[in-house]
Amino acid sequence: MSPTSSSDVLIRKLLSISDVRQTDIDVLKSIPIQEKDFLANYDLVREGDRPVSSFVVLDGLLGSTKHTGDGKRQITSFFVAGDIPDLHGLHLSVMDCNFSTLTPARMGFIRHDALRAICEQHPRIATAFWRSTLIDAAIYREWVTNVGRREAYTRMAHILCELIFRLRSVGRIQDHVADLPITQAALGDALGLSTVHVNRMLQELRRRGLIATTGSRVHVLDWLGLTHAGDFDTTYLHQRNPAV
Amino acid sequence: MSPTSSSDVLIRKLLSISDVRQTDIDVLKSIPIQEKDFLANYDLVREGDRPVSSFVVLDGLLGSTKHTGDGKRQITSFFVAGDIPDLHGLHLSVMDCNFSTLTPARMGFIRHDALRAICEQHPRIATAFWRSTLIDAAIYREWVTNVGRREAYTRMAHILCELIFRLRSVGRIQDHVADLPITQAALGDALGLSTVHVNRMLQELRRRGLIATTGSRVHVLDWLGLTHAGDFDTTYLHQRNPAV
DNA sequence: GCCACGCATTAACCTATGACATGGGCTGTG
DNA sequence: CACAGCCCATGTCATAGGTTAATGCGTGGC
Repeated sequence: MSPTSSSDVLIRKLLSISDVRQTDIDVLKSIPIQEKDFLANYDLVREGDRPVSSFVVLDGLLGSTKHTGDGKRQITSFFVAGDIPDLHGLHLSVMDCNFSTLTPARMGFIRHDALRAICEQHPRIATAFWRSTLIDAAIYREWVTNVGRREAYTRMAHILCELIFRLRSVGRIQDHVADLPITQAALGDALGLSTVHVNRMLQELRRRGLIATTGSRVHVLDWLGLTHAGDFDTTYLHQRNPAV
Repeated sequence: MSPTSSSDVLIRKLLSISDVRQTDIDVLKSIPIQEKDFLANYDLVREGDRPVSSFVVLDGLLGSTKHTGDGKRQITSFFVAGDIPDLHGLHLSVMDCNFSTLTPARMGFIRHDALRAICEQHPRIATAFWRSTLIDAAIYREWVTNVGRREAYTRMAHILCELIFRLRSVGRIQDHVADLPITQAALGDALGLSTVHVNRMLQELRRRGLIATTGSRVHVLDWLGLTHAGDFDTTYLHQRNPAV
């Protein structure tokens, strides 16, 4: 269906963060992956679940979310094509967060027993997976900082930088234009802001000529300006082979 | 010096989160650990460093911290006795955060090459370490939620619950009293609040009879009330063997 | 072609929290 | 003892961001 197979998406991701060799790639290609499509706003996994498989994002945008006692939602991280959001489920039996689609999305499911078997026999792949979960953690750290200590405007710019950088590094951006059918409410849940204030901040970014939007397309007019506005430094993303 | 050796602190921690066996314990006991004391407010590791060893907290309180471009500090997580804060350094060569003592503290340093060798030869220990980093990530997720979507009062109560729960699970609490010589400024940096507001919220907690403080000692008067006030649920800490 | 619905936008108003300034109480030190 | 350095406490004022509600707009269903 898609021009690249689901293993290719996964392999491309692991290559971009880790040193996997040809033999590992062959192993990865042999993993059985079951593809499935979802609408936006669907909970793939819920807090308290004990899943028996993980999934790789093949297309679309996913969020790890949590809910407070009084029902407010916080998105704690985004996941784009190639990411394996709930890889931690492999070693943490009970889920402590939900994974919800933020846009229509396609996932590839991989059974935990298959993953465990591969990790046991191919330590380099195990390390690559471990490293993937460590990068997730680094992103969470950055988000704590973003939400805790940056002002709304900076926060908004920062999250856009992260999203765009990550989409670009998996080849999902053409000519500085990203297709991001994400609602302002979802952005608010990621930033700890109200939708109204998200709207205000987006307007400010447009007014200052950093971005333009047409429908769900976000056009970055001034990448350098956006990174400055967002206090954005890519270190925390731990991209190893950005050329891939 | 201390009644327990530095390996014991580490082993106790791994037992509390994972299934390590006697043979693993023997291996862990043989790891060379170099102990060292630090004053409060000392940076053990800085953003950009490429450390060659990790460390286990033997005593005191540590924080993983980040700084925004305009110099504000965010503490993204606490670490108590038994925790290995920068274990991720094993697979992420460049540090994306600092690790600073928040109280006087004692650390035990373990060289990365020693850790790597052990992980290769003892997959169950490797899994335990991986699991430890996954729990750190779960805590980061909770903190994003705490800072992003909870009000100052709830946030304050939540962080106290977490700290006290974690201290208790490593036996550092007697009779509901915790010795926490942490400044209100540091609490503010953890909560994304000003010190003034931290002070207000602590007073509110005292006024409502949930806690009492004498000097650096925090006395929990009403644990259940505090967990309710803090919207606190222990799931995200993934404690496996709480009895240990 | 009309309606319903979800989403973006705007405006008016309100409040939780920040900023700043001050005083007071420890603790270590010369 | 006097002094300096911290840290906690308190009051006042300022504001970033929340809340609510109304409007409009595009899209898909019928």
